[in-house]
Amino acid sequence: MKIATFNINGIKARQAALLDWLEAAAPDVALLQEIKSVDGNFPTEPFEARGYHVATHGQKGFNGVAILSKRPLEDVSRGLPGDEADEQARWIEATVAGESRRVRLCGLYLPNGNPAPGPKYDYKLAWMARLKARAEALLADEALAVMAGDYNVIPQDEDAARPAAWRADALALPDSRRAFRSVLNLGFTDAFRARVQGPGHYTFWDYQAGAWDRDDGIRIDHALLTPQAADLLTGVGIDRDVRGREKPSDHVPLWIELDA
DNA sequence: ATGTCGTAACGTTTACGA
Repeated sequence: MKIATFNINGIKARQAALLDWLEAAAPDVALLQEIKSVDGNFPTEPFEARGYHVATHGQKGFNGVAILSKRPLEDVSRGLPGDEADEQARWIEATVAGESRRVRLCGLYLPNGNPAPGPKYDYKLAWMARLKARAEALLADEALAVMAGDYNVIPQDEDAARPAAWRADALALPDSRRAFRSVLNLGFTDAFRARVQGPGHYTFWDYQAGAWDRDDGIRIDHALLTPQAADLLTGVGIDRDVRGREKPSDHVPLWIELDA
C-alpha cells in the first residue's frame, strides 16, 4: 500500500497540479493538508473520476485536511480528540483495507505556532499533547496505524539547510522538538529516517527569497508508524521534483510503502 | 533582501496566515 502525504496549500489553486501528481505517483492513499476549503466546495468529482474515494474535514479559508483512497474509506473520524472547543480542522482518520491487512490512517496538519512565544505557540504545544494522547491510544490498541502529515516540526538540525535561521522559530524550538521526540519515544518510527540518513532531504521550501532555487529547504512533513506498521515498511520517498513544476505548493509529497 | 503565495472580503486592495 502506497501512502502519501501532501500539503497542497489550497485545493482551488492546486487542483491541476494535484491531479497531475496523483496520476503519475498513483498512491493508494493520499493524505492532504491545507485544503483551505469547506467540505462542500472540495471538488470531489475529478478525484472520483480517477478512482479515488474522498473524505474531507474542511473549514473556511484556512487549514482543512482530506483523505483520498482507491479503496473505500471506513470508520472516518474528524477532529483530534481532547478539546471539544477546538474549531480548527487539522485531523482526519479512516481505515483502509490493503491486500492483506487493514490500516488506520491519520492525516494531520499540526499548528505552525509562530510567533513564539505567544498564544499560537501555546496552541501548538497543547495540540501536540493531544496528538501524543491519540498516539498512546493507537499503541494501546496495537494498531497497524500511520500518522502522517505536515507536522510543522524540524526534528533535528540536519533537517534544515540553514538550521541557524530556524533556531528561534516555532518549527525548531526545543519545546517543539521535545514534543515531537516524545511521540517517537512512545515507540513510533519516523518512516523516512528509518530508511534514509543524513542531511539534504527536505519537504518544504518557502516561496520567498528564492528558497527553492537555493535548495534552502526543511523537512517538516513526516509519517510516523506504530510498531505494527513499521514492521511492514518497504520503502519511502520524497517527490521533490513537484516543487519545480508549474504553480507548485510550497510543500512536496512524502510517501511510504507498506506491505499491507 | 522587509523578497511570495492563497484565501476572504462589500474587493479594482487590504488583511491574515503561513
